[in-house]
Amino acid sequence: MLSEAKFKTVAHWAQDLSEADRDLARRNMSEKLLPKGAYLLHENDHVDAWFGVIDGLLKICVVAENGEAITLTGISSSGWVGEGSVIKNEPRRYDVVALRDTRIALLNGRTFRWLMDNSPPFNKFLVRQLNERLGQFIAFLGYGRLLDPTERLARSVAWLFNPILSPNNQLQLGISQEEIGLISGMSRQTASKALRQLQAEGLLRLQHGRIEILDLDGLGQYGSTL
DNA sequence: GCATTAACCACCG
DNA sequence: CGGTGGTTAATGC
Repeated sequence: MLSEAKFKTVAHWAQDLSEADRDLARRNMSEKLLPKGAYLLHENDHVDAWFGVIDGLLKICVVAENGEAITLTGISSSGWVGEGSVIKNEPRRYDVVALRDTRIALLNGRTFRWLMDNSPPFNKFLVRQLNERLGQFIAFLGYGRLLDPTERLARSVAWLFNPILSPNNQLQLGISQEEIGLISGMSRQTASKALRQLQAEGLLRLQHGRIEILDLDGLGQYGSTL
């Protein structure tokens, strides 16, 4: 069972559930501490659970045919990941790695599916979450490799702070510029240059190993072609 | 020309 | 000290 405080921090979706369902969810949640660099999941793992980030940062990545590791996106505090495999009872199709020490909440698959079968508010949340992620990947297809690196990075960073995928209101995150580069699909040097330009334009502020967002909408629309 | 990798080094915590 | 980030040189698209 997860403590009330951590549950409240991580499971924003539970606010809309009935008291009994919220209780059921909390009783069936456990906690796990991942040291920096540790894998929460490997591709093809069969783990029947859904994962929320209490604090810290995860990255989702896949290994391409040529062996290259491709980072797709990051999951920050209050973000949830892995519902697809729980719904379909399928093995995982990506790796999940902690970018720094990260505290995870786990909801077991049985409880997840029970909520799906019995709680309309939970379903409403799921549709919203899946729709938002679909929007993320459709947008990603649109960017392709066509946009300017600064524009691509601005959008990747904006997704990291998306208020639907990460409903906590935090606009600061401890993440290195190298990792921002990986998430944005570019080298550390190019990411650093893009970040400094966005900082100069007042959209964000850089600190050592940390980024603070000043204008989330501005980042999401940066370049304005989409 | 612009991005990438690799290397070097200075700075921060 | 280790991690982070600024810079540069060589190479590729």
